[in-house]
Amino acid sequence: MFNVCQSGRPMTFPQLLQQRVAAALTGLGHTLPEGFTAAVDPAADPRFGDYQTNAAMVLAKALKTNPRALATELAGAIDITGLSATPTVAGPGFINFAITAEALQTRLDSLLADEKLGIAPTENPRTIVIDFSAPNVAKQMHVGHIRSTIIGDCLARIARFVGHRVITDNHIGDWGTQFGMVLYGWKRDLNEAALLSDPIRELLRIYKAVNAESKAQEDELKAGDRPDTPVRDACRAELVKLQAGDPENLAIWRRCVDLSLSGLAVVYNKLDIAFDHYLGESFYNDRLPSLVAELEASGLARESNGALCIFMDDSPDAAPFIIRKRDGGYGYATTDLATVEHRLRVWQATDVWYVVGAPQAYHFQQLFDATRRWGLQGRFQHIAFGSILGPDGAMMKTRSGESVGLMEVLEEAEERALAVVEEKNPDLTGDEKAEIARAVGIGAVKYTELSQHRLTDYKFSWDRMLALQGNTAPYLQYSYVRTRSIFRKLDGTEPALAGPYLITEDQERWLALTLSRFAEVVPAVLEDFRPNLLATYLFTLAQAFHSFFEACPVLRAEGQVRATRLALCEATSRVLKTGLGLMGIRTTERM
RNA sequence: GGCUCCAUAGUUCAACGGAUAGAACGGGGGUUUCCUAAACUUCAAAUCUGGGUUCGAUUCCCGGUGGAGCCA
Repeated sequence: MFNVCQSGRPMTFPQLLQQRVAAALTGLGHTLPEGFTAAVDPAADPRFGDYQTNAAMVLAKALKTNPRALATELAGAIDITGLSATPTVAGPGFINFAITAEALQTRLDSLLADEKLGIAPTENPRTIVIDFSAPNVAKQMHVGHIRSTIIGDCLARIARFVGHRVITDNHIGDWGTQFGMVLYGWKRDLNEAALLSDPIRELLRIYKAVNAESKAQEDELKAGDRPDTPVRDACRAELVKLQAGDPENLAIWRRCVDLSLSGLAVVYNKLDIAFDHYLGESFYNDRLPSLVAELEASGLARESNGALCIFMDDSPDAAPFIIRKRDGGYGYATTDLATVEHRLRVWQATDVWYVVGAPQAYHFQQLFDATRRWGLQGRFQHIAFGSILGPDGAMMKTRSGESVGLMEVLEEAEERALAVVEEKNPDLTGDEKAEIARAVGIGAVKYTELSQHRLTDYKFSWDRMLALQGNTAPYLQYSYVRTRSIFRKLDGTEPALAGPYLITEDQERWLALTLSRFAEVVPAVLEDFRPNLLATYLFTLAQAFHSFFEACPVLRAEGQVRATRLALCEATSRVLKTGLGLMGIRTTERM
């Protein structure tokens, strides 16, 4: 009945409708303008119908005819057999479609038979390296890292789900200038006992102490109260020794990295996030001198004010990409070039996605420009996101230490969730409560990030980050729990799923339609890297389910009505679990 | 100084150039002998400002105002 795609799955309702609208236009003898597609979208308001097209209005403009008349003519010519009720024309020339109950019933059946829930694998599979999280060694992961980590993980899961080959790479900051300070502080006043009991905290203490001292001296220098900055100079000296391969400094550095990685593992474990690779900055050290030499020899880079620079192709007056500093050192620019080279040549990536904050936009513009002119081919994406602001509305500064630790947020999230479980469901076992608290607490934090537009800046707030009411993960998780609860109550002898189905009630209809839209939404997330589309969709689905649940008794119904409602519950259950899973959020059977 | 991003109910967020701008929280009303009330239902409440393009602008363009960021 429905046209199918390559994988044998039925096309989505908008795809089918679009096909038929296009066929009708051709049948009417209209020559379509270049680039015209008969786009079909969900209707703005359910009162108008389920889907709408404004093709007649767009086309009427190009053909200089009356849109309303064209819409009427077109509506009459569309073959909607097995798909929609007779299309209606409304407003200036919208054509509205109402999917028939039969089509929804058939769709429900195919959804339940498909482990991918209607999502066709991409026809153009790519090899995508996703660069996200990227914390710095010897520093604490704070809330500022949360967006990259959670958004990156979600995009990786979705890209895999739709059939891309995905390589996740945590580009750890393990070779930055902060090591000068850490080394200096380590040698001067490391507390071994403290290092053993809480390594990250001790490293952070050293770093902060040295940083504060160095900064104070710099301020005094500026104010003319002091002729030199001995701490800063000593730190630089330590850094130079490290980079020159000094065995003692290398050993300390190695230990710092190892300690930090084990600290990070705890956080990632709590977050349920794993990486295929942890190739930090240091991995590329050996490549940097030859890379710079190549770029210089090829003429792409040239000297300017003692530094070796790549100037932007299209705007040569703009700030250049500095690949070797005046003092001979290498910065992020050089490391990033070596990194992208590795990803393209060794991993054979076709795409590289960088999930990094919006302030880095210019850096990536430079990086992509330089990479292309170097001759490396690939699709590069800076997937930017907005900043988490402090209470004053300005960005939180790591160095001043005012930002909140990520682990602290996750632990508080679990505690708050646990308190709610204790209150709502005291009879559960301790293990169950802990499992629920984890799913709900961590889920709430992830959902907060994923449910809003990634470019939005927001002020950090505990209550916002850890909210458990309203448009939050637990609302969705609770819908899932309700579906599972119904199936626990079946006696075990009756088949849970048995068509043919019969949809009659409004709430059933709306739920079935919403379920079918999962296949429309998931691929759309990757069009503009917008996880909030999936979050919004799942929230709509949960709302549809709760309304259905209140209005349509399942277990007290009989025959075909009961079978249909069970099928709707099962489909909701699977879509919610899968959809939440794509966001890295767990579900539990009870809560 | 140059460039980039942002501005929507009291608050926090949505809205491929489409119809009467949609939610959540908070506020007001209602729903529990019935599959988990972490739920449902209902009411009030918003596009910073001035132009432009368009049949149609929260969305695109230009100028203000206000906020954030990047670069030197």
